[in-house]
Amino acid sequence: MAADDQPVPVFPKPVTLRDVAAAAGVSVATASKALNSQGRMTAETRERIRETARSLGFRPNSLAQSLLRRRSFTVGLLTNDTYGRFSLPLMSGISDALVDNGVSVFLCNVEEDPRLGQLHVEAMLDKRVDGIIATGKRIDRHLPVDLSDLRVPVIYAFTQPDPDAVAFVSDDAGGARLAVEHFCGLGRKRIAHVTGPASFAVVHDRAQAYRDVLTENGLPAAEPLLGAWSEAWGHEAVARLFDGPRRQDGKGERPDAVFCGNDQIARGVIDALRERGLSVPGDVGVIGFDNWEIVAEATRPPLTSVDMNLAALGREAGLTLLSLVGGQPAAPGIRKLPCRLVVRQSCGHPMDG
Amino acid sequence: MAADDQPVPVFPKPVTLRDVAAAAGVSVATASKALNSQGRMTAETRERIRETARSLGFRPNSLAQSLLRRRSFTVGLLTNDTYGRFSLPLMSGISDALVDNGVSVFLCNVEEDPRLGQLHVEAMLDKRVDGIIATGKRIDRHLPVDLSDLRVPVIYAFTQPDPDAVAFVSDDAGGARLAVEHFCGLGRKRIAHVTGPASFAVVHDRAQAYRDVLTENGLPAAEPLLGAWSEAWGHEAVARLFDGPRRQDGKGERPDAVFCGNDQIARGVIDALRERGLSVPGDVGVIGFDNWEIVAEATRPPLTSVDMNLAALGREAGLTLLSLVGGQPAAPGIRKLPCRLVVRQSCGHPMDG
DNA sequence: CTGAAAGCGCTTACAG
DNA sequence: CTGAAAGCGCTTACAG
Repeated sequence: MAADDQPVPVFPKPVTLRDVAAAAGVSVATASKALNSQGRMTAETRERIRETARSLGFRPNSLAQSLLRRRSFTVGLLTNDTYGRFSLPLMSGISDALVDNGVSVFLCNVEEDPRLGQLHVEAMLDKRVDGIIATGKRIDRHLPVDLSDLRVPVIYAFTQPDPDAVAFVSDDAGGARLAVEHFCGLGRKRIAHVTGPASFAVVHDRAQAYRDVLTENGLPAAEPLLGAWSEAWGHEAVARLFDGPRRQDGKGERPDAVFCGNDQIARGVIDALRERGLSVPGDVGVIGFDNWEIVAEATRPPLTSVDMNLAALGREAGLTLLSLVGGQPAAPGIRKLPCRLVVRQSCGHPMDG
Repeated sequence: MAADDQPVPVFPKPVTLRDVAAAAGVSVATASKALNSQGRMTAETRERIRETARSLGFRPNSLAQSLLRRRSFTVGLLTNDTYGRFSLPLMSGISDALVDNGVSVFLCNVEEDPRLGQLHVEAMLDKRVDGIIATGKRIDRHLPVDLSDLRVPVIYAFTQPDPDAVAFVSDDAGGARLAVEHFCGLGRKRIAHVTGPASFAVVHDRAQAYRDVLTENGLPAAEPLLGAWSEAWGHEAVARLFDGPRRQDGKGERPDAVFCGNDQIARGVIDALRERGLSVPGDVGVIGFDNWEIVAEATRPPLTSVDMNLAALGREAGLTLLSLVGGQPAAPGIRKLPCRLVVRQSCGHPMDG
């Protein structure tokens, strides 16, 4: 009993099918069939084998099974945004979809490093993943990896896809519509748009939707104010919008609503408005984007915000990958999934103007 | 050439060692040895085999290798905090450590669901992970899974460990010392502590360190103010500390420093102070905890904060797991890793008081 | 210096 | 109704 004297924990060898077969007094083949509900044998034999498997704590070695089946029930998840709040709900949705179907997920953070990306992709392929999902932190940037012509299906979610790939992204223009139409429905007339830098594609998509909705409603569209994705920019934008001299042509009136490109900008806008003695939502309604709960719920008042439904998007991506792995074809192209507006208290009730 | 007519992309079969051997005109065994620098053969043969492997794009099937080696170069990462900002740097550190050593990571979110946890652990074990790392969002709560008596080594990081396990956590008391000593060094005399709810172990650890440091410095320690981990609580705490009637015994003086239990509380404190016309750091110095950059950098002024070095902690955990997997024993117990103070502008320079 | 054999743990035709 | 054989893709003693 030397093993019992060891100071280090000793890890027991896993029990194999051979062990089960021996204990049950049958061949390995029969044992396998009994456990997999394959082949024909008396119900008693089958049950006896199962019982001994259970009592021995037998769990089949997935490695061996995968080798045979050419299917590892494993998927690779590539991201360049381990820290970000976008990839998190996304990845959570992806995992959910996959886990529910018994597949495990290799998480790989490739950052912005092509070599790291290459390394991870090769490792995943070597481990015979059934497929790969590429995610990112913005939909207009490519991951630093080449995922074309892989031996396995690939899906893109919230990142710039290869041509002819299947991809899922949020419908940012639709999300912007939701926000601006909400303001219109409430009777707001002078709706400003304060958003991020021009280098982001979504900035233009949303700005266009903003203009479209205002036009459709016969309202004047001011030029969107582009800046950083920060609270500080929210402050500065308010200074520009509210501190300038009043114009005389009637168009220079102060906004009664601000649609912000993200929740941090909105936070800055709300704080700056309060510092000027302007009431939200009384004087000015504010809507954010991203629905970053920890921010949206801490603003005073709590912030109405556009939610990109990232978890649902991830779930859809996961499910589609699975069907691809299963041999079902999927039409290539970019599918845009709808956003939703989460209404809190920063827009108030319909106005009687 | 029917395959070329298919509408669905056709995934080429991976090339096997057998293919390489055939192409090079040697046996599979020889091919294997050539590629693994094993056995003896002429340098030319070896190079020729390697060259044909390269030209065929051969990559060994890890599944087969793992089956043989009883080592999958794969590790399971358990968490109940996919959304949180604590597990992210942690996981990033863990991944880094592992990836650098060629091991891939299965990410499993078990949430608070014991059944989900059980499921994930079994799936990982079936896939023959070499080891498991359990992480969480607070160090005084157990994951909803039983990780004792597994067939593989287990490491705990930033979560409540099983007895006799090896675990890594942040040294919260040490972090609190850093903060309070920083205030003392700056000459602050009346240092308050506004923190989270009593249900968190770290609240008491840090509060005790706070008292200890003040005592060591001959300064009065006020009772720590316990509340929620929120901005709103920061506001309320400032109201309690600064709006009450002045006491006459000299002990009722307003604080000149506030050490906060997290960055959100600190944000609330700073905002509330500004609203009262009090200057930070002029009148009151403020230190936060967590060093959540997106918050710490957005406060006005930017917030000095205690960083738990979570990425480093994760890295340490990953490395230790690897050495455990490699057969090196590791002493069981909880290892506390030091925090560091990230100085920004919310404490100012030494006072001349 | 190179190859045939056995085996990792399992499954699946194929015999009996 | 059950078992022997072949094989998934690889590696490692062991012969020659």
